[in-house]
Amino acid sequence: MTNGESATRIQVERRARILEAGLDVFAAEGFRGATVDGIARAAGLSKPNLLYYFPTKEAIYVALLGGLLDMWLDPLRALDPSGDPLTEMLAYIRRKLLLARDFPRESRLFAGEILRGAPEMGEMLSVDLRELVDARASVIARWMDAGCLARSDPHHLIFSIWALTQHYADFEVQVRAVLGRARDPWAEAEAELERHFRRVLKPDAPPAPQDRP
Amino acid sequence: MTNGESATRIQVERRARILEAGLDVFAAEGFRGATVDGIARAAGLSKPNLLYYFPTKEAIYVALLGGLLDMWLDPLRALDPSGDPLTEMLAYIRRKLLLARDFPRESRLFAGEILRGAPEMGEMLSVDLRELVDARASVIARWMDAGCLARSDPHHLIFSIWALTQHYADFEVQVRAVLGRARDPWAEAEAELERHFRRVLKPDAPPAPQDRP
DNA sequence: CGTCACTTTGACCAGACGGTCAAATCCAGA
DNA sequence: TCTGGATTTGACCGTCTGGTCAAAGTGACG
Repeated sequence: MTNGESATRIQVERRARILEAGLDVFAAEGFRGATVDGIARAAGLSKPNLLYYFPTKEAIYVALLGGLLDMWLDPLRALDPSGDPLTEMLAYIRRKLLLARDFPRESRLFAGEILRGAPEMGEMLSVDLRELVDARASVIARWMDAGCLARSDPHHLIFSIWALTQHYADFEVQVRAVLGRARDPWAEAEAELERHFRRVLKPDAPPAPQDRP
Repeated sequence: MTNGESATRIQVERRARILEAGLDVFAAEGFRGATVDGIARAAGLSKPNLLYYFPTKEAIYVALLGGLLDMWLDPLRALDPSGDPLTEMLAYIRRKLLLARDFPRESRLFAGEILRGAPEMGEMLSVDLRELVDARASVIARWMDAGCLARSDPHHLIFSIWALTQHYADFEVQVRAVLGRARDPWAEAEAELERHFRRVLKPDAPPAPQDRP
């Protein structure tokens, strides 16, 4: 198997294992708190061996972040401008919540990066993220203009969706501490968020002024 | 000035300076990222001198957290069970948002601690925090029963308030990246949050069935 | 002025950490 | 079986970090 230009089967497998381990450790300890030794141990490799696949600790971190933003924005990207507005929005909210539920490590890694001021992500945020959000915000604005959704600022509406969904992943300890052991945060969140956003999104005055003769 | 039992004027002043500096550094770099030297420099002291006032780095951190939770819960504590429900809730939301706006370092410090699983705060969360939230949640539940507020789960309603208000402080870089430089996140947030929660809180059916003869 | 508790500091230490390197091991293909 | 690149590793290095310590400085009060 002469290596034409890129990865050996082992390289592919090892890199994946390292990223998986890195996600675990970075999400739990943060960038500064994570140690190369710790990641290597979690990946079942020796430290020098890990450094054979990624030159630095930072390289692992940025590799993770790179793949992350895409995944994180997928639900928003999937918002269909030609669908039914309320259905589309509620589906987006649900997708986002399930993403946070099923990938809490990714959510926390992302949150940690932003909390620290996004030193490794600044560019992505103000370019890729902003473009996508602006595009979707204008779709939402159109829906509001058409009277299909209650009027509000689309950007802040999106923020509210992010804030609420990620809260359950990023602040899970707090949520659990408050709710106690008997309750199921995620199941409740799913129901409550739908109720919450139905209220927020439902247009208040039905846009039919002349059907009461 | 023989020291009867507690602090010298210098001790008071130095401890305060150290906590202030610690807040700065911990909020920006996280617990692991912060260095004793860094905090000492920010406080204008030498490292051993700082360690003369606080025995360890952790001691500074927990001292900060201790004072923090109280401050952080004040707006919720101030919720008046005998006030007008909608007014009280909107006032609470506004207080919480202004707190996040005026004390973003505190907000981020808190967020970082929770993100990491609240290793130094577990107790406080599941005791003090939980008690207060349970108490206020039952007040809110009573308001809902009386038809003064739309029905929903009070705990999750509180979560939604926390999530939305703190989002603007903790994820400020992201918010700014998306909104661009021309817009003022905090001013907009104030207006949007009021609109948002008016919708969420306003009871849907006015509880007066017999005043249309 | 002398005392004594309070305060400050330079020098130092042990451990942890990110990263390097040369040597060893593995393994697919000839 | 031999070969050469891919892979793995133990030993090592310089730096950083949390924390210690003995000694020096400071100032209020007798």
